[in-house]
Amino acid sequence: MCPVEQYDKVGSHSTGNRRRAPAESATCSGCGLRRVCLPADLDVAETYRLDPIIRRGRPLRTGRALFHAGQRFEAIYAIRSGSVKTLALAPDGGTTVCGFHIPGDVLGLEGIAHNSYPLSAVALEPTRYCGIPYRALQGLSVTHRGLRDELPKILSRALVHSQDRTQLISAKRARARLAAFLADIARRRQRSRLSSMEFRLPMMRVEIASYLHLTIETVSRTLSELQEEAIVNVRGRDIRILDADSLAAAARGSSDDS
Amino acid sequence: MCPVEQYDKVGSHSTGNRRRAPAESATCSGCGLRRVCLPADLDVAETYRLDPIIRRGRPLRTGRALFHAGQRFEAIYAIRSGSVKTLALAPDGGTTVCGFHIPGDVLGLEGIAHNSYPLSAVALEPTRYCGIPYRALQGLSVTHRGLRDELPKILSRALVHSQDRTQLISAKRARARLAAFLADIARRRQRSRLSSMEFRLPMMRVEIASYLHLTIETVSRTLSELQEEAIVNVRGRDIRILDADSLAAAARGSSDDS
DNA sequence: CAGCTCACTTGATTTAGATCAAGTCTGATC
DNA sequence: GATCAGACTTGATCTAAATCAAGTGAGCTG
Repeated sequence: MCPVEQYDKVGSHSTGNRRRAPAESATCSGCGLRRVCLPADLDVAETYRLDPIIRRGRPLRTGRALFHAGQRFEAIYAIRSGSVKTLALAPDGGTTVCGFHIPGDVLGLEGIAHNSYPLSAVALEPTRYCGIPYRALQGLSVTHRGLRDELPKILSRALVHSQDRTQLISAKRARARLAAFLADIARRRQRSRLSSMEFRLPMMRVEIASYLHLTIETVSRTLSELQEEAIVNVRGRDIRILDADSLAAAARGSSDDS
Repeated sequence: MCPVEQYDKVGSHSTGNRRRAPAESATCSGCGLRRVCLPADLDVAETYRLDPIIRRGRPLRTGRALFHAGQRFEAIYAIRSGSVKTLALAPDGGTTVCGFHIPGDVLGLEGIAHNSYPLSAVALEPTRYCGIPYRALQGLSVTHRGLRDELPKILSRALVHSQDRTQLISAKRARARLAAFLADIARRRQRSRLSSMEFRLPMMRVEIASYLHLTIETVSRTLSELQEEAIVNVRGRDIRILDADSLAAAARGSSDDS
């Protein structure tokens, strides 16, 4: 049985339209996520050079950390299956969810700046990942042009994504924030070849609330509202997008739902 | 007359404590911002290599763009004096202020990802800058280890800063957001050797409001509130920090103002 | 220097979301 | 399959900030 499919399952009320996750592989060159992950723009020869330095850890269990805030920076990480949240320590001692990461995403890039991770990364479900030691990656960059150009690109992409997230949170209305959140998940799942119209959220309401800077009650109520409007079908963590256009419209903040 | 000092002046009610901006220079190696700008961690020899590729444009007039969203990406920019805001086009056609940038800051890094700038950068006051053509920078990276390692660091720092900004906006109370905003400006000005306890804001209230996702009225009222509590002195755009500890406490969201 | 514009401030009212308070449902364990 | 804990939902108030509505004041132009 394919472990990815397991994490990707939806409730019994759901029908059809399911897509299989790309096959995993012990090598980048054979990995289905190759085109969205670290080696996105590398040619075959360079992808082969990447393989030997990659460390594929055993699956991370739910709640376990890929790395902790403050820990010494040594590697960046790519998600192969499952999902991860990143957490920042709030000034009052609590934690805030800074991001959710799915297969193909690269994590830990913030560590490059100060040689330690400013965030913690915690698995939301059993999660497979690749560790890429940073020193070794720098080493390969000396001789390999493609790799040298790739790292700034990955970082720049992460920067754009971080700014997009700020825009997402900046949406005044809770409705627009939730809609944008769901649309973003769908888009990223599609990019990573996971089912995008129907999926199971790996995170709890309280984590969504933290991420969107809302309360858990508002998240719950707003999801119910989007369901009443027949834009999505919500049943616990199982989401089905019924009307992608209206969802996009809601994300833009327009109250119009044609 | 030193042009930097001109932009840095404060109203006539202010006294003492003023600091001179570091001297500008036609070269990185002679630039007072060397340690906070692109060549932060480079040694002298490598900084000399950087000099010939840098393009120092004529001062940008208020309201003029360093680059426009959508424009083809060719260079990253460093601010030498003055200040710049970055703008994103909101889905509804309006613009949102994404950031304020002061001397020593590096801009345009988001362009690396997709070969075009996703944001516009507009001068808030007469602003001097350095343009660093990206191709040329990549070229230098081939042979210069320090430069090769520097770009990912700069990008990672920008990523951390972007995430910090998200945290800043995430503060629920307007009071905490404004306090954090002022504290952040003071900190960055200090880093760039500009007066940090007393300064003139280069941006309008409406731009602060956009950046912090508040209304202009709330910004105005909250600044008045911080003034009533004798934490800062506000007179139009002139700011004097009277009690840095209370400001930091307010930024943390604590209502305690000891 | 008068008049004008536009940034900014201040006040009154409204409202979206937070908070407080019960619930219900689901999935794990025995 | 019964029990239980914790995730989730829903309802009733409360409140911080948005909105609506006048102001004031500083800087420019003629």
